[in-house]
Amino acid sequence: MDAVQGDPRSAARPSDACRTRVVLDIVGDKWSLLVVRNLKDGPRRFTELKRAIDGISQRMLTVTLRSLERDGILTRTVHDVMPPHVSYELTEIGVTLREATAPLLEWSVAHLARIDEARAVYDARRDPSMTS
Amino acid sequence: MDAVQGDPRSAARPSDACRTRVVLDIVGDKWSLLVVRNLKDGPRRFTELKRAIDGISQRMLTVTLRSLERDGILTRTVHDVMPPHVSYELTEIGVTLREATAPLLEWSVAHLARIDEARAVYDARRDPSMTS
DNA sequence: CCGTATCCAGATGGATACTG
DNA sequence: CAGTATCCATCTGGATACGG
Repeated sequence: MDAVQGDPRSAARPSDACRTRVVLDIVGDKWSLLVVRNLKDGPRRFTELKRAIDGISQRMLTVTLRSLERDGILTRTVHDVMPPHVSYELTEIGVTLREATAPLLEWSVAHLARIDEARAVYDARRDPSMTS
Repeated sequence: MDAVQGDPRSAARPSDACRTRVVLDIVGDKWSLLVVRNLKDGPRRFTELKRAIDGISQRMLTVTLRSLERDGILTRTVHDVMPPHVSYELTEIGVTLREATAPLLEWSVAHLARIDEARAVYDARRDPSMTS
C-alpha cells in the first residue's frame, strides 16, 4: 500500500498491476471479448448476439452487455416498437478496444499449434500414461 | 457442435470462440499477465517475482508459473546449489505473447480515465444516492 | 529457497422459470 | 423480444501449515 522502497530494478510498480487489472476487469471474463468481436460490423440485436455466440446463456449475455455498457464500451438502444427491439453498438472507445485486442487474437492463431504441442509435451512428462 | 448452416453474415463461427478462448485460458486469470510482464527484462527467481508482484501468494505464484510453463510461455530452470535456486525466463513464444499484449496495456493507460468516468455516470443513473 | 497440501470464502456462470 | 429472478454447481484464489 505504501510507496515502493528498495532497488528500483525490480520490475513492477503498483501502477503496473493496476493497468493489467483494468483490462482484465473488462475483457478477462468468459464472454466479453466474444461480444466485442461480434459487434465489429455494426449494431446487433440481443437475439442476433445470442445466436451468434455459441453456448452463451441469456443471463450471461445480459450480464456481459451490462458490464460493457457500464464501462462505456458499447451503447444500448431501445427502439420502442412492437415487438420490443434493442440494439447494441460499439462506442468509439469500444472500437479502439477491439483494435487493441486484435494482436492478441492474431497471436493465438499463430501460436495455437505450438501451445497445444507444449501442453502435450508437459503433460506427457507428468502423466506418461504408463502402466504402474 | 455440427457445422454452421444458415446465413454466414452472422459474425462468429465456432473457431472465433476458440481463438479467444485460447488467449483467455493463458492470460485471462488474475496473475499471468503480471508474471509475463515481470519477466520482460530477463530471468527472474521465484522470490524476486514474489516480491515484485504485490499481493500474490506463494501458492498462486506457483500455480501461475506452472500454467505458463505448461503452455510453453516460460521455462523453469533449477540450479542445483545450496540454497536451492530456480529461475524463470520467457521463451521465444513468451516474448511474442508479451509483445502482443502491449497494445492492450497501452489501451488501458490511454482510456482509464474515460472508463472511470463512464462507470461513474452509469452508476449515478442506477444508484442516485437519493433519499427514498 | 521453493515449493506442496489442505481448507475454505467468494466469485463466476449455467439451468430454469417467469415478466413487460 | 428482451430481459429478470432464483437456485445451485463449479472454479478461483487466499490463508495457513508443512516438506525437500
